[in-house]
Amino acid sequence: MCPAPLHETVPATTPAASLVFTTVLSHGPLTRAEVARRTRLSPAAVTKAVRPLMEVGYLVEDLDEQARPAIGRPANLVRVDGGRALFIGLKVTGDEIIAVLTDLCCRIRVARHMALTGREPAAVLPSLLAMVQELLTEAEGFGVRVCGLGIAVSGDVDRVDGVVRYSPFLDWRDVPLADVAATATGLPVTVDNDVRALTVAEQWFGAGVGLSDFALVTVGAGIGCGLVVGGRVVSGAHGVAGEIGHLSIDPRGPLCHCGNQGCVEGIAADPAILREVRAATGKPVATAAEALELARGGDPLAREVYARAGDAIGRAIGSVVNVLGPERVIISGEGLAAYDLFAEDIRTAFTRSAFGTAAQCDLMTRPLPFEEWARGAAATAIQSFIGPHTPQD
Amino acid sequence: MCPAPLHETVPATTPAASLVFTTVLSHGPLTRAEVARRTRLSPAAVTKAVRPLMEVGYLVEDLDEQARPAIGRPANLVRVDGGRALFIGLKVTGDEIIAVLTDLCCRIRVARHMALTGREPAAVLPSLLAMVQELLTEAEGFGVRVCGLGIAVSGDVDRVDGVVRYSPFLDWRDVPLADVAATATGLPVTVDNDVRALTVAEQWFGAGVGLSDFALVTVGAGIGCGLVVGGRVVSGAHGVAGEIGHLSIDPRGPLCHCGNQGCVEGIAADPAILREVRAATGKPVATAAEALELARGGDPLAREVYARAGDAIGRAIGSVVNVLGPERVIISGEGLAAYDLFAEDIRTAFTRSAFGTAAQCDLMTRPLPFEEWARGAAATAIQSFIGPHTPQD
DNA sequence: GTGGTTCTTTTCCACTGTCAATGAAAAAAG
DNA sequence: CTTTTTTCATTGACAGTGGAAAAGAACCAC
Repeated sequence: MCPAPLHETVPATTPAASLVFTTVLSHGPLTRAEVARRTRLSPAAVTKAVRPLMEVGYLVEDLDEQARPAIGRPANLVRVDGGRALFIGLKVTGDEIIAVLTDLCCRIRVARHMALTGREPAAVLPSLLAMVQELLTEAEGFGVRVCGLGIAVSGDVDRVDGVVRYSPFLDWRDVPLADVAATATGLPVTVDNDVRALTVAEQWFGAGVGLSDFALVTVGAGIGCGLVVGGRVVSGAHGVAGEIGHLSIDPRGPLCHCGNQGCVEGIAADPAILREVRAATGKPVATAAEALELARGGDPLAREVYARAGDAIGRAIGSVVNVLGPERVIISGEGLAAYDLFAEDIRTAFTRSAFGTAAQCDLMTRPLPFEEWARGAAATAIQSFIGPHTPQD
Repeated sequence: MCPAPLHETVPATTPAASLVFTTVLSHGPLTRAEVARRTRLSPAAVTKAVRPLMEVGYLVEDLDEQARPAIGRPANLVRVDGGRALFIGLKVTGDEIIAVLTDLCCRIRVARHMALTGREPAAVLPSLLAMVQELLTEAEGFGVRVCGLGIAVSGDVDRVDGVVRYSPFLDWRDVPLADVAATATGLPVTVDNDVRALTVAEQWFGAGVGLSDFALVTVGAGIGCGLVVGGRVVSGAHGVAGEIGHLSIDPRGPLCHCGNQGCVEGIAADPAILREVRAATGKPVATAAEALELARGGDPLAREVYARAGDAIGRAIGSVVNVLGPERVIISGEGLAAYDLFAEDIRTAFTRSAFGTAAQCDLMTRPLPFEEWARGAAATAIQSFIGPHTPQD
């Protein structure tokens, strides 16, 4: 087993190489001919792109297994050798830091959690860097170099400069996270909004593979949405997009802290559900889990609250679908724990509000544990490692 | 003066040439150096791209005027010579066909209207082709070749195949409009959704110039929306996007023909306003103009209807802005005739519903006569004439 | 004038991806 | 059992593209 080279070369320097690598990464083992068809490159170009990638070990040929067409010469399968590069992904929440060490295929090798004592940068940054050090040490055991670090933070994040512009949840303003982490660790660092990071992971490795237009809706403490339009993750003109938590779906709905009435988040996010369950039942429900238990137990008033939440989510999804016409909407987040309570309401509201062709949109759920968010951060690091040439539409 | 060549060469065959041409077209006279900076091409590449375009006459140098930097050599301005190619744009409505003959700069040279007797393809297509013939004859007077034909139709349009999948307004299904028009006229034909076509025109020549993310909201008989995300017009996975007319903004609102309640179109489109004004005032108002007159006259009940419409539009815009975070929203359409009646309500509702950074979005109006829609169709033709390499973000 | 600055062009040149031809490996056909 | 057909993969020649560097052009300031 050869040791990792001191300076990892970036796998893909040319557009074609980047495109080929991305395609193989997302669509599993592929024959060169298949890659050529998918990328619309010539077979010759694929051969030439694959060779250097195989020489550095990022791509390998599956010698034992072959793809046999009905007739004609059998094809050799090419796949990414995940073990040849490692990445670290971090997700910062208000309570803890979740960190994962992944390989080049974005498979999680190690996962760590660390509780936070404070939310201010002075409290979080040292923990964050300690976490990275811990995983770097862990990585030594694999004998493979860590090639990138991705950090996911909720809020308004400038991913180009790697600056957290404003995170309401953490109460951070203009924290140059990428610079801090890069100088402390020496790694290439990407910083992105957490939902966008998760969206990238889904686009490349999850339920968004092969789709040019889809949305990822996260339900939990807040309600968020990541968007992929024309094969590209949407960031908006000012770095913020997918704020469906504050879509107002009822002009006479409850007042939201944002000042508007009837926001989805004010009806269907965990705190709102808790508040409403308490108000409806009069019972001293303290946590989302307790509210859930009450509703599962059959309390009709509590169930009604969940039904309203489902209706709100379904209507919000309907709005996104009417505006963008995506091929699929993936529903995820901790709120999915209560999915059985409002699945029907979501679907009903969605079907009612989706207009015309938009109703062809595929609605699916995908329970993603918190580690997946950190994996999303790693995915952004992998993305910048590979290069920008993603397959378009 | 040299006559137009028999076979117009496509101006831009290489990516760089296409990019340079598009940049000069959108951003008016520019120096080569400025083009290089904007496109991030090398100055050498710009020179090489410009030369052949000047040889065929699509680009010219403004010899009389020069751009003088504070110090250093004065720069020569390059601009598009609109007169060297003509395009035809058609917009098909339920009542009439609007046709324009434009030059390469998409300036309207001739405009024509033709009333329609029926809406079915058998009635519309002959009129449409006659219209094209008329403009082709007209074009002969300019001594310049017509290089493309763009057709804009409302509804679900597959612009790649040039097929009208389903137009509710015309009650067309799967009409292969591009093929029909191409074989009849011998011109390269583009067919697109009307709002998207208008959006292209705004992106290249209107209020969207230089913006990577903006929305165009049209208010009138229906309520539509064209979207540009990351510099590209959004089409959605199934060819339909921007259906904000059926965003449901009030679960207890009036029933819409789509089956849902509280759709924007069921509150703020012309027919809805007419219906509501009649219902509120009890007066036999027959047309949108009459309703407008009544409200302008000071009828408080009628004004209230317009205020509600403005609120609905503002909320819909707020939804789009929260989802996509555009830099600007352009409001247009015949409905703008009543703008003074609901301008304030639109802005209030928008400001209330736009969350966080999204509120930085610039809200503006732009009265665009019906010819502009036909001009949009011409813009799609120009776009396909130039080639696909548009400046991205 | 001379030097500095900016615009523009020219002359290489590295590089990319396509083309067309070739070889390889299997199934189908005779 | 050979030949043909089909598909996959590779090779080498090649045409185009766009970049780097240098030179030229045109102007200002001194």
